[in-house]
Amino acid sequence: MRARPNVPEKRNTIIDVGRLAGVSTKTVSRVLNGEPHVSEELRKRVREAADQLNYHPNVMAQALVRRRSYLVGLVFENPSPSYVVELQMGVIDRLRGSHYRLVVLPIGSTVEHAEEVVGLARSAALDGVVLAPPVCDHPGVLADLEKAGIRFARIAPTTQLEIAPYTMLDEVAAAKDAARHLIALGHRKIAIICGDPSHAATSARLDGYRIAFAEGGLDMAEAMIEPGMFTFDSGMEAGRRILARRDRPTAILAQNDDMAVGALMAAHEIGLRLPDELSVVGFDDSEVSRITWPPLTTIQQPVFEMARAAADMLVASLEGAEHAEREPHAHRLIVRASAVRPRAT
Amino acid sequence: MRARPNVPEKRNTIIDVGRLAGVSTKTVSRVLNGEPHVSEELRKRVREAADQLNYHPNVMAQALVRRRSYLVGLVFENPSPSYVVELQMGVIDRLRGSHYRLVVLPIGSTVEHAEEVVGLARSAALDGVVLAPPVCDHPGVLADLEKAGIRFARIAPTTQLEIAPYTMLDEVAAAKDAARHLIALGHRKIAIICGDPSHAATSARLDGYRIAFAEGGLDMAEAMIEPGMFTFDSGMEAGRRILARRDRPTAILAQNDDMAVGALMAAHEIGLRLPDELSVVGFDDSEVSRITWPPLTTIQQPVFEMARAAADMLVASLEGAEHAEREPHAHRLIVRASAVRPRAT
DNA sequence: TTGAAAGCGCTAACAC
DNA sequence: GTGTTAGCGCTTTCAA
Repeated sequence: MRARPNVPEKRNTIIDVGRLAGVSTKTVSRVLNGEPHVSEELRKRVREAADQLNYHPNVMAQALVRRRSYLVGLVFENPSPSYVVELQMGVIDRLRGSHYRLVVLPIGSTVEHAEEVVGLARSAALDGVVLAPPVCDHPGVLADLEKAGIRFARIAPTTQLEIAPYTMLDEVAAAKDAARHLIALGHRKIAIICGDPSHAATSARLDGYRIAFAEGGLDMAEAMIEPGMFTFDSGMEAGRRILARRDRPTAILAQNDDMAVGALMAAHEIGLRLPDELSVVGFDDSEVSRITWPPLTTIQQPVFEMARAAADMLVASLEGAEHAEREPHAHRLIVRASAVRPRAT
Repeated sequence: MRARPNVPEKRNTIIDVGRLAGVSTKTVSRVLNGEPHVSEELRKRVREAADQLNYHPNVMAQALVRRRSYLVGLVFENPSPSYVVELQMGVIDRLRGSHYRLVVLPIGSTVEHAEEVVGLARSAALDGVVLAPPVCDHPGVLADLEKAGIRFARIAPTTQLEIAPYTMLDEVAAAKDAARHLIALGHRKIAIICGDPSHAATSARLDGYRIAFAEGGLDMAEAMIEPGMFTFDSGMEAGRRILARRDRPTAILAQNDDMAVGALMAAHEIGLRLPDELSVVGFDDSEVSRITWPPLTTIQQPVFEMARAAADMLVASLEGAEHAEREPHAHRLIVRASAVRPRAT
């Protein structure tokens, strides 16, 4: 194609509108920004002139003088597509109708390392960022953001809970509910698949399991805990290891849905009849949990709502408006078909 | 929290750098933008001064005077999270390292209707947009973008192929390959689950199936074609209808993976042994295709690569650089476990 | 090779 | 109520 640099045609400016309406630029500005102290008469003239000239304010000029870009970033590192999309949709839902736009900053794509987040936020002139787990707990990122004076709100952080607004989720209680469900069904031999050990959620969820096990008089043997990385593949491998044991457990607790689905796959591979021969409970209520066979019993995290709430806090903070410093969100056990009573032995 | 509007601390400007280095602002600008005609001596002094002051150019000021926002939008409407994330990652992969940032514009969230895309693009001061299917075929959107002088590149469009750069995918050939695979396995009674009838891909894929059926001497009976909407739920319902027929087909061709997985679910529900009693072939090679049971035989669309290529074309166009006007991308049949020879009857 | 001065399009002070 | 003026921080003539 012919090389033609991007030179948009001349757009009408506030001066053109002012000239057509026979008023000063400041008056135009006042009308367009809905400020008071303008007569109805002029208001109308300005509006008509703007319409007639198909006038649209130059956002860049506004940004320069207001010292705001109206750009908000979303920083995430999660490999699960449905989680990512939920996050984004939550933030966007809050932003729509406002002047703010969402810039996505996936760690590992846009930025190689979490440390670069701040540099990128500054060079992209972001007004603020929403941090999803686990970046929301990265001490270096938090310190740099503070130092650079970039506002942020966090989704379910677990550390430094005094520095910025955030949404809360009781991971321990949620994991406890997942484990309790299996125990209540009658399971006594339950294996666990852990998530990425560098994520705070991993140990929190393990704590929740531990409490439920203790309540139920079960022993949480080290040998029954398999490592994983929150990915489908890691879950499948952990599942294979678990199912290869001599005394196969009757149930598996996976720390997220992707790994739970991996465990299901491992069970299918060896021809187990599901859910009768193996119960599985996940965590996240992600998109995949509905579509696997059997459909996954799991814990619903209100990801959309938390993302929305975090965006709301961030915007309020940017606008200088009153806002909550922290906002609790409730989890919920979603019972589907993947967990049933153990077969009578 | 106390209401504190966003007033970032004073940042150093190009003037400060010039003062410290003892040169004019223009010289600083030249050095920082890598322009020629500056002595090494001054170059060095300016660089040091900039470092010392921790200077970062004000993107908004640059944007104003260059008449560029360095913001690129991605418009999509697809309900499948893995597809959406693939798209985004492809675009971001091209954008990283450049000045450009990605603003996400999901139709149905950011904008209610496709018609609003242009207004949003303008009010967000986007330099250009990448259009994913099916918006890339929306005549109103295309016309408005052209009129507004907003550059765009498209991913696998099917109409108005002369107006802007795009990546191509031969949907007909891809669908043909999917159908051929089932026929080669020996299937003679094959049901079809169609996608959203308003998407161009739906009829293109049906055409591909039809060609393969004709080649194989099979009759593509109207009665064997079930409507769907590209969603899991629609696929499951179509699957239920298909499996309830008196002469149950031995295989199902679904026009995307989400629907294929829905069909699998319908089969599981009635206790069919898979894949022996029912073969299923999807389309997309989306994330879910790997994790279902049985893993899905499907057609791989190079979504990431196409998104990347479209972003590349758009950026090249914005920069006035030479670029391809269209770029073909190859599909590929991914053989997994969901399609096997029909049971001997 | 370097710099002075004039904007980019808008809003904020401050007169009127 | 309304207009005048001076910037925001940068790039761009154009002259030196």
